[in-house]
Amino acid sequence: MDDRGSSKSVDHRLSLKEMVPTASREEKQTEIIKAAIRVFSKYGFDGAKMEYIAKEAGIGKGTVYEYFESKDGLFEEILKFSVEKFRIGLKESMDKGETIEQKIMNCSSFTAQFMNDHMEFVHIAMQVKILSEDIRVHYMAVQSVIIEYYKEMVKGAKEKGELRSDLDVELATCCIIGTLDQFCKQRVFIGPRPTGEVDHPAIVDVILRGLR
Amino acid sequence: MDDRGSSKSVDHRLSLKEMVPTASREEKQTEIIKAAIRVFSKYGFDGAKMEYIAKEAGIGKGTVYEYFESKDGLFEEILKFSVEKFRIGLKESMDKGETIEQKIMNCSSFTAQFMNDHMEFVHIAMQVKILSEDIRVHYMAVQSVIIEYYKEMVKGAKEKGELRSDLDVELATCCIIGTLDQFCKQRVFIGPRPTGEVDHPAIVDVILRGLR
DNA sequence: TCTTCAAAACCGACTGTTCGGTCACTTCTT
DNA sequence: AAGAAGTGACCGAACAGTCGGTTTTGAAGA
Repeated sequence: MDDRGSSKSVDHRLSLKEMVPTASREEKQTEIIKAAIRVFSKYGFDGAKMEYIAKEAGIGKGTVYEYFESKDGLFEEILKFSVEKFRIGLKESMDKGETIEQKIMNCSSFTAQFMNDHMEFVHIAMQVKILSEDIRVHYMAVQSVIIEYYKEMVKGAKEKGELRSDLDVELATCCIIGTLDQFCKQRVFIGPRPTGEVDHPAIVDVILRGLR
Repeated sequence: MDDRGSSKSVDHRLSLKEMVPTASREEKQTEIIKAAIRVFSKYGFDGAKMEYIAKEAGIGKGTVYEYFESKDGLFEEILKFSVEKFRIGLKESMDKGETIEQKIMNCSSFTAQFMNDHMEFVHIAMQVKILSEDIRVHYMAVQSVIIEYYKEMVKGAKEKGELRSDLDVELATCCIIGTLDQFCKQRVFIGPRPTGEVDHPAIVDVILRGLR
């Protein structure tokens, strides 16, 4: 594999093979996580062999176990990693906007982008039965938090008079999340497309004005 | 595979058990399917051992193989079974209503009931990666058909003037399906409840009037 | 700068276990 | 009695996780 014939006199730290600047432990862990996300997404939880994950990360199988307890542990780590990334990104999207239109539009963009990148994994993650009680609780808690964000957003908009006062907050939340998710699903279903094409204002319009 | 070369005195063609799907045979098959749905729902595809399925159906493991080719085959059969049940039920729900309100409301009721009964299995079925190309194509085709039903419904309502004429049919469909699904998800998330509690008219109202 | 060397990182062949699927045998049905 | 239906012990492929051996690293000493 590596035919480093001229091993003499070369400063090893800068030489060929070491293209990556001596990955720190944390960097490597992240590297494995990213590789594992790709493999889990492609093969599903049970179909993803540790061997594949190792190969995808460009390391040996044993090495994966230097960084993660077990396959379950790795998966749980990834789940936390992804869910947290989504939560933070979504929160930012909401906070960035001024009006409710802007807020929902930002959510729409962010969700579309995230789903585009992680759809398969999201699907797999939804199979919560396979996970330990612990991680399931954590996962559901974050889900709750996200729903709560939306509820807060809707409540705020109601108070500002941007939304009608008789609106059921829970249902409104379902409508927003559901519409955004479903839109992403139908797009992924056809096959991922560049996010630029999406007409987010139109989506927001349907949500706000309704169908009638 | 077939050792018909022996040409013994017995006429095999009349003694093959697969030839006649007797009533009891079909009943038993359905029985196994129902048991398998419960087991798949509880353990996920890979977690569901054939042994469990057999036990759940009250038969021996070998007997399952009298009725189904393989685990994959059984799963595919179930998927077809369930998806078809959903498609037909949804179509009926739509056709039963007169106005668009009624139609959407029927869809809402039906979807809620179905999800309540089959949620876990639906989740598992969404992990389409694990399936053969064949069955995945079939599954996606039916999904498309369902989306098409909704589109037709929306188009019809637009023509009748029940929905605004500038409405994007695709987006409207996303909004309806997404909202209904999300609502079910959030309910399942909390834990299944009797379907009676659901305020379907309120859901329809949010979809039609929008949030503003 | 070069050498040394112990610890850390890495590796993949191996092990033990877990099921999907089979088949020789038993039980039921006609 | 004959054959159909049913059974579960058994087989082997697949794979998570281990472990003994190898390579890399970097600090200390020359």
